[in-house]
Amino acid sequence: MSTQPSSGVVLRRSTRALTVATHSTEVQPPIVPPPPPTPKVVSVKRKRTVVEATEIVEATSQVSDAEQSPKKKRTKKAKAVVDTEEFQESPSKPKRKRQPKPEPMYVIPDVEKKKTTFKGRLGYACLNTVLRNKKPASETVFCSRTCRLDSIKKNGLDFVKDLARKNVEDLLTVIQWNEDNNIRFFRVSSEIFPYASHDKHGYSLNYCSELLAKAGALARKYGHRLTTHPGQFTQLGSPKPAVVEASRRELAYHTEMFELMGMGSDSVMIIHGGGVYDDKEGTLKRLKGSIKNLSPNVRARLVLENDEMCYNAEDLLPICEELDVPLVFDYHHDQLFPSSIPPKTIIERANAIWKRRGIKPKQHLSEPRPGAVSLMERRAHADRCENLPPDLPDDMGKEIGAKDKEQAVLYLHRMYDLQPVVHASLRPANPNPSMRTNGRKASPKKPSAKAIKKQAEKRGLDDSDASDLTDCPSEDEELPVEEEEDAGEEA
DNA sequence: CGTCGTCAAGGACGC
DNA sequence: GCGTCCTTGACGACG
Repeated sequence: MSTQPSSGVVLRRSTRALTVATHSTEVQPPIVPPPPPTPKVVSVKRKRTVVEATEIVEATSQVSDAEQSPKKKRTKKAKAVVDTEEFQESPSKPKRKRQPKPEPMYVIPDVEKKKTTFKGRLGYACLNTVLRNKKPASETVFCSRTCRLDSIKKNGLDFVKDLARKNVEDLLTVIQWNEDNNIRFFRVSSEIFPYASHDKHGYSLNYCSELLAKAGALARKYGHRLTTHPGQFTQLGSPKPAVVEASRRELAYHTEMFELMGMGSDSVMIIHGGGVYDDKEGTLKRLKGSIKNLSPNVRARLVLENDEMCYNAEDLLPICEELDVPLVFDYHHDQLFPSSIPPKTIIERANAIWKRRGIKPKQHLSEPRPGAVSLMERRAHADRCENLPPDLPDDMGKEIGAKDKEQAVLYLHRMYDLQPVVHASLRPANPNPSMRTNGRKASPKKPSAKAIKKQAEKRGLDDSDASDLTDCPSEDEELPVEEEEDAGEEA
């Protein structure tokens, strides 16, 4: 288990992952994109032909493209083309077809102008939709590549470490994009180093120290603030020691990342209070104990945030004040699960802690989708935010939680005239956002794969049918469970 | 390239 | 107790 024998053979499965991974590693270091206000960020890594550099740029040129450019595409595609259209198979033939596909012309409506006294910075979380959606797929830029445990078992630990390296390489691109677009506050995905805190497949980030240092240097050069938000599995108040230990590892890995990046004390890690376990007081005590037990460098970056289900700001403030742990105030969560204390007071008390600690304050802002009624619906983030709250201190960092990510920030920048925006970076809002919280939910489906799996496990253990089950000796769990990750997410 | 079921980890809630 | 949801995203098998 630990250290899977990384079989020498790299099974190439999933062409997709593969391409990504490979590109990443063997291509020359992408790194720092071009100059400043370049809207089109033509990307960096490209290894095959040159061709598309142009197409990305504008929609207009397309027309004659086909005939005039003999050079055409990458082998793979060319081949595909040939396959499908055999009839015109002439050797000398400069194959046409494969139109690069026009970059859509975006129509960006004007925004309503609003006023604010806010002078702080707005940021977003984890994912940049412009970079993520670059086409072709080999051009995409994002920092949350991951894989399945099976892939680690098959391909070895280096497989996942390479994915993470690519994530960090892309982080450089994202930071540069943010700078070019006047966004200087960003939450790094908690999945940037997948499985780094896993008990069996965890790994140190040292192998990546050079690249991390480079990313950190770039962020500091531009004065960007980077934060992170470990996921919902981080449960410092759990009565189960193993869960608390896993949470501690998770926090330690995020701390290690920021340290290798050379980030200062403003680079904090935000977590929620976690579950209640039918005993809020007792849990808060455990939470407090766990925080006290954290190593000083981890604790130095720890920050709590009110959530919408279990611990509101009022629940957390006493702990925060006693232990000097800053509180990120989330407006949306506070609406769903209000404190008896008014927001204004909460914010004042929270700001006092931030100030005492010498860390720039931070808040989360998001809005429920328009028309949301049920609690579930109201929990989901709207695509964008329409309003900034009043009376914000100038040094406040506001992370905007919205489906449209950086677009939501640019939208606010425009409405409130907070920062100049690069027009080419703008994308139109979805005219009719759906209410469903997310994709597949009501699928009729069969019994549920997990239920089946669970049963199977159970059965396996009982029968002790030797068929397979090589491992899983003891640690079964009380309540398996699974579900997703957060991709960093959260409010 | 698109579609779709599933995915490390906890836990709350509806039924 | 089981199924479903979690601020949402990505993998990876398959067509």
